[in-house]
Amino acid sequence: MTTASTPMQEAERPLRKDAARNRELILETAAEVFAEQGLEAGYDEIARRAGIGVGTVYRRFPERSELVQALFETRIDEMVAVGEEAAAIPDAWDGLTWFFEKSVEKQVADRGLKEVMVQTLSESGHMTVGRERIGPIVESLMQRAQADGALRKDVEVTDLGMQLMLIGSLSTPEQPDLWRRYLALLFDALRARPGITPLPLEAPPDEAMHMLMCNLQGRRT
Amino acid sequence: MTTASTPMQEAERPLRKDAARNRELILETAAEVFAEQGLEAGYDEIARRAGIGVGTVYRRFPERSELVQALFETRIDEMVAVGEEAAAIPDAWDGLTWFFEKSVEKQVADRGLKEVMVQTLSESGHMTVGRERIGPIVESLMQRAQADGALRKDVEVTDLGMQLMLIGSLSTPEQPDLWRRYLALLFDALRARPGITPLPLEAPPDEAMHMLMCNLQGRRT
DNA sequence: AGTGAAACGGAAGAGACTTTCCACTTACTG
DNA sequence: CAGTAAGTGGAAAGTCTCTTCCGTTTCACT
Repeated sequence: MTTASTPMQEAERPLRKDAARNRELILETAAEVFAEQGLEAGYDEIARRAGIGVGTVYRRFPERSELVQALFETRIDEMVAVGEEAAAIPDAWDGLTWFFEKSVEKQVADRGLKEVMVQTLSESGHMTVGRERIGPIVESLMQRAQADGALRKDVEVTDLGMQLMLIGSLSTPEQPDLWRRYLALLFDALRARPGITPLPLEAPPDEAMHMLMCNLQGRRT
Repeated sequence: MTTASTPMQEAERPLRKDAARNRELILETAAEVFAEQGLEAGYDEIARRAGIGVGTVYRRFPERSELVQALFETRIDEMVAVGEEAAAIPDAWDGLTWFFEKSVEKQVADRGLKEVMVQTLSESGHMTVGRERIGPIVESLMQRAQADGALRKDVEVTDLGMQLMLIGSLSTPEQPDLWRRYLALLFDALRARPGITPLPLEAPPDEAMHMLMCNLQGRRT
């Protein structure tokens, strides 16, 4: 099985119609199954529900991480759109906080999305796309708010990246909006104000993000 | 295999010498293996390294969660001791923040501890011991700081419990102390000050804790 | 010291996920 | 349209973790 479905290979040689159709079907079905059962759901269930052979699923996405990555990429466009809307909000602090709220809302509403993002961001080789497309947007939102004197100057993109991922975990079926409480707490912390003590240490480099996500999941790296 | 090793059964009928010795050996070895490989490390490796039969490991701890719980209980005493030291610090805010720092220090220094705690706190039936023994200590530390006017009045024990678990994830091998940055950010948020906007929503009840931990791990509940 | 029960080791068996395989089907190209 | 290559389904095989089992050993009690 060497026909891993990667964007590069697709650029080189397009899939046959039936193969492309099956790939799409796998992704749609996986999104559904993962949302119900989590990312550890078996390929058997995806195959059965999609009405194709399990060998086909494995052939198209030999590693689970590849399937997750492909799903991740379908989600990036959504996040980028949220970022662009946030940038259009006149007040910089409101734009930044709105971006945070909308991002977490999407995570919480779509359990599949949440896990896909966490899993993808822990694979060091896979987070490049996310970082290149979403990183600049967050950077821009932050700089705008810092220039306005609303956001403390000692926080950076990577500082906020982690918080964004963590906050989405802070809700339960009984209190689906609980994360808003902790987001408000985070906003209190991020708000610039006179006499604030600068944060210790440097913000982590971009490349540290995947290590942090591994820690979050308690995985070995 | 019905001889699960639980504290209740041990109170009823003590283990034979050899069995008790093996149980201790399993726990010591598991702590070591888990710290190296994570909680998903195989029983085979624990058995091999301990020099006993894999059937014995499974017999003593039929479910992995039981092994994790037993390890958790060896750790509670340490956390309680930290809490008691914190309570002895004259300044209430210093005592509370010191407790946080020491707790996270222990988590970060012992990878096994971190995962054991996260795993245990996600099993709803297993967190009773932790909550009963550590909850009152944190409660006391918080009330002292709130009475002093140092800690904002709208946060509760469960609010801080989650944060405590999350912060330990925020470090990498390259930046082992990175969590201190985010702890400082959290302290800024927790610090009482005039004109602060109260946090929205109610703090989660005790029982929500395990749901939150499941979310953190991206697991189905 | 004798006895019965607890506990043992580790191989065989069971279960579940992943990989391989091959006759057959579909699509593409000249 | 024919030939060839891509792609298929799903069973068989492989792999790994967990469970069962039984002859043997160890322990505790009388």
